[in-house]
Amino acid sequence: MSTVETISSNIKKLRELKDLSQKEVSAASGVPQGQYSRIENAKVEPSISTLEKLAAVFEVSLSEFFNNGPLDEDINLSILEKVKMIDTLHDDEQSALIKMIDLAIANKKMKDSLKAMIA
Amino acid sequence: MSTVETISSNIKKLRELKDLSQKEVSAASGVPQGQYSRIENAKVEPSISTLEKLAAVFEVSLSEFFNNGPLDEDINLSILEKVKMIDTLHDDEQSALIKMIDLAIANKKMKDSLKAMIA
DNA sequence: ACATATTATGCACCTAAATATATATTTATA
DNA sequence: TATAAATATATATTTAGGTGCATAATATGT
Repeated sequence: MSTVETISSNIKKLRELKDLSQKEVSAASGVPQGQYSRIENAKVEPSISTLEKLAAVFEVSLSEFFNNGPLDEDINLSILEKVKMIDTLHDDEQSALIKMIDLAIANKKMKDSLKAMIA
Repeated sequence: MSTVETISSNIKKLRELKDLSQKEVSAASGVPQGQYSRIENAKVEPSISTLEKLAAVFEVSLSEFFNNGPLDEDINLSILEKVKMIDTLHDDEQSALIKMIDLAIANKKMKDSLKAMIA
C-alpha cells in the first residue's frame, strides 16, 4: 500500500465515519469536490496544505492520515521512538538497559583509545 | 508553529541525530542539497514523495515528521544521548543491545495489554 | 423507469515544488 | 588568517497539484 493509497483510504474512512458527502467536505474545507474525489481515489499526491484543510474538517491531526495500521510494530520503531519507550519502562528494567548501554559504550571507548595508542 | 515549521524542525533534529551533513542526506535520498536546505528552513512546503525519500534515509515513518506535541520534546535527553552512542558501536554489539531494548519494550507492551484485559 | 443526489472525470489555466547548476555565505578547521 | 567544508540562496526550466467549470458516470430514492 503506497503512501497516497494510505492517505486516500484514511480520508475516505474518516468521511464515512462523519457521514459527510464529498460536497459537504468540500464546502467545509474549501477543497473543490473534484479535487477531493481525486484525493480519495489516490489520483493525486495531495499537498500538505490541502491535507491540513481536511484534517481540520475531520478534527484529526495530520499524522492520522499516514498511519496504516491500528498499531505500529516494534521492528520499525525509530531510535526516537525507542527512547520514548524506554522512558515508559519501570525503573529496574530501565536502569538494567542503561547499564548495558553504558557498558558497551565504555567498552568501545577503551578499544578506541587502545587503537589510538598503537597508532 | 506551522506545519512546515514542525516538519523542518523534526527533519533537522533527525539529521543531527544521525550526524549527517545535508550533502550526505542529499546523496542518500536523491533530494538535491539546495532543496533540502529550503525544507530545513521551512522555505517550501515539501511534497509527500519528497518526505518519503527523507523518511527512508532517517529510518522513520512519515508521521514522525508531523508530530510536534510534548511527547517528542519530553524525551529523556540522557537516554537519548546514550542511544545515539549505540550507532557508533560495532554491528554485533549494536544488534545485541537493540534486541534487548526491543525485548524490554515488547515485554512491557504485553504487561500493559494484560492489565487492560483485566480492567 | 425517472428524477435527483453523489461521485468521477475532462480540460484550460495558474501556481508552486522539484530540479540542475552555479554561487554566495556561514561555519569549522589546519 | 587562510582554506576547506557545510549551508544558504539565486535563476531558469520542468513537472504536477490546485482551481474553476462543465459534464459524464454512478448511486439512491420515489
